[in-house]
Amino acid sequence: MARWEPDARGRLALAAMQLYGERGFEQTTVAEIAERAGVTERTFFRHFADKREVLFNGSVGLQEAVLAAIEATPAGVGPVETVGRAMEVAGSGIPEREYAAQRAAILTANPSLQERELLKLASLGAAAAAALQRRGVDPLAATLAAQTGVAVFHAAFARWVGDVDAPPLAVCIREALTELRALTAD
Amino acid sequence: MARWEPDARGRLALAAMQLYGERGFEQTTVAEIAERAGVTERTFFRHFADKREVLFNGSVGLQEAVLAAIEATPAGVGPVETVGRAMEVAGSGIPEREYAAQRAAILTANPSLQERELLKLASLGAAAAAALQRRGVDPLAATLAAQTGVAVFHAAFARWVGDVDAPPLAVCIREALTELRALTAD
DNA sequence: GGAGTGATGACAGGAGCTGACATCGGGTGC
DNA sequence: GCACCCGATGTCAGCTCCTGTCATCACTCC
Repeated sequence: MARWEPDARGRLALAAMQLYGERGFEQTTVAEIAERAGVTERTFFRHFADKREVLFNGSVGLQEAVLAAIEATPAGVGPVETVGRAMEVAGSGIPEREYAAQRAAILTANPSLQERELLKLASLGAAAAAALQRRGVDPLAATLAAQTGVAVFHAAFARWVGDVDAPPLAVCIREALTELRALTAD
Repeated sequence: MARWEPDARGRLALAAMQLYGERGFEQTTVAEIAERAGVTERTFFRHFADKREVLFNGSVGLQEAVLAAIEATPAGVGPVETVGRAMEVAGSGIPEREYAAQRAAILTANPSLQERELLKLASLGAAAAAALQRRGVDPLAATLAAQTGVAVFHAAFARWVGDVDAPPLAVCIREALTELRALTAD
């Protein structure tokens, strides 16, 4: 069996995306994903913690990018602006809009996947808040700024994915941030 | 009605809280909860959609309170302030701090429960955004204002639960909102 | 008193997920 | 070249969550 084919993880992720798209998330079993990828069901769980996690491969990279961008922001910039800029920078690294749209379609069709997405965003927010605190921002302000930044990113990302005529993601983020400033000034 | 044993739902919720607290969420099975409540496992799932939902009994009431408060806010108040006031009003209806603290301890020990909490908050935010739109606020602004309001509520709630010396919840919410305004003004 | 209603019990079963152990293939050291 | 080790995978057994289906039982209404 020339079988220890390389990149089992990649094949599993691809197979899962295809099947989730073809017949829906709940309607596809882990056994089917594994079969299409040419591995065992057990192997699926060695690469992904659960059936949902396969859709969140990029979350680690995004979080790293955001944290690095926060570190790289000059001191003296306010916390909200710092997080906003970090989101812009990290957002620039997500150019594959087609994949994002397909993934979003799967996500919006399933509450349990939205839960996982929210957890990832909350984790991103918590990490950003910690990074802010390391730069001297007090805890409450750091939490609020980070959460606000995540909310801005989320809203902008949704707009970018859902609207074919939307500007690049970084621009969407900047515009949402500007809008937020105007709103809180009331 | 005094059918057989009344209030199966209440007994299930109580038993679940006790067991989750005693031995942890993942370590307690639905069968054990049902046994302590004196019903069948099947009956548990007739009252709660899943094992986590039993900890989110109050979410419906909270959402209703927030929506009612938004409706009751005079026109002319800005969207962020509207949501902030609604959170204050709804927060006044959550006086049982001991229960909240016990529940929070269980929640923070388990990511899957945090996922559900985040979903509830997101649902609250979406509902608030819809209510705002019904009052003439444009969609992006409504989303941002609602999300921001939820973030403020979440941060304030965490402070209130975690800090014995914290002021009443409504005050925590007002203070967090004030802090946010100062932050976004940068 | 009989029919309807709503909650529950009893049973079967699928799917997600985990632990334990065997196996295979590819390096490593000699 | 060979023995050996190690990481990735296969195999198997099993638990738990959750659902569908049907019977039952108390209670209500006519």
